[in-house]
Amino acid sequence: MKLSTRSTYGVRAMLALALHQRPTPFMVKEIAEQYDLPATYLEQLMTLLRKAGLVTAVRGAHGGYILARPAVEITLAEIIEVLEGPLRLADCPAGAACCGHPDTCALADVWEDARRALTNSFQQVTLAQLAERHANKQADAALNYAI
Amino acid sequence: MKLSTRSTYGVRAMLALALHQRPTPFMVKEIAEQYDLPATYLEQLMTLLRKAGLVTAVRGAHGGYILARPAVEITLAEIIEVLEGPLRLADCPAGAACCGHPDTCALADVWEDARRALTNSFQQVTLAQLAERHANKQADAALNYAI
DNA sequence: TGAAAACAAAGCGAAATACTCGGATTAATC
DNA sequence: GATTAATCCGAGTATTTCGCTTTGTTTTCA
Repeated sequence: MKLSTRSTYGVRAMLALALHQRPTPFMVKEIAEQYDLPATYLEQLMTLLRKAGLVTAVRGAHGGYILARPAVEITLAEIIEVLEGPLRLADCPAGAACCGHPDTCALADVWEDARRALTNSFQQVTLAQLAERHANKQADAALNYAI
Repeated sequence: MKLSTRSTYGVRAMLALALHQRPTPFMVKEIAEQYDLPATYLEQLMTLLRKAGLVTAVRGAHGGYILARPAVEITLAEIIEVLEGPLRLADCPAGAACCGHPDTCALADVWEDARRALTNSFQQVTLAQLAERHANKQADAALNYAI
């Protein structure tokens, strides 16, 4: 019951892109080094994110990736669903003897509620918010260090 | 990002116990048959639930399991945490270069929020509620069938 | 005493996860 | 144009986790 590394790597990489202020694309190798992620693996993930329309690739020399949309318009839910698949927590065994009939299965509602709660939690966080929080925390840390 | 079968089997078995009205213990083999679960595997899970204090075992012939507490006092969150482990969705790589320092990691908050949302969702459902919903749905289904 | 149940620990095959590798494509630069 | 630097793509692989079985022990009722 953990998110796979795909999701967490992906989110971190997307955060990296959001924090990367320059207009030039950010290349996988750089992201991987700065955020300590396996480069070739991250490459795969970036391709998935591109196919999902979350990032845009710039091919060839001096290429890399940029966010396909403003960071304000990208939620963690999107990123995670692309890399993790739908967040269904359990499939009620349709036709199996879970409780005779799918429509009498009280559990289906429970799993659905949980899915909604989880999805909602991730939908409320945009990349922009995350980047801001990150910046704030870093500033705080620097301040404490100075004292 | 699914719950393991352990959790779902466990929840179903616990629901079985809640629905099992007779005062005699309900044995694993019966539960397994009625709810179509692998018997020997379920045996393991029941042992875990017992160690966690959710069920009481009656050993020897004519033994089996009964709920250790009234169904109204057992939440799905308890059952799931026993069988699934804590619902932490990701561990922020402490010390690793996630974002320099753990305390500057904005992501930790996100994962923690998600965990809370999920846990809360499961905490709100007791076995008693589940049993009631189940009974209602069954009654509805029977009614529709009669019509 | 024998049968029936929970208990315990180990083992095991299949599937998923987390990668790596080799080469093909694309594009900027010399 | 050649070179180089990047993404793209498909296949391959090692490791872990999952789901379940097996074997045997202990407990208790009849």
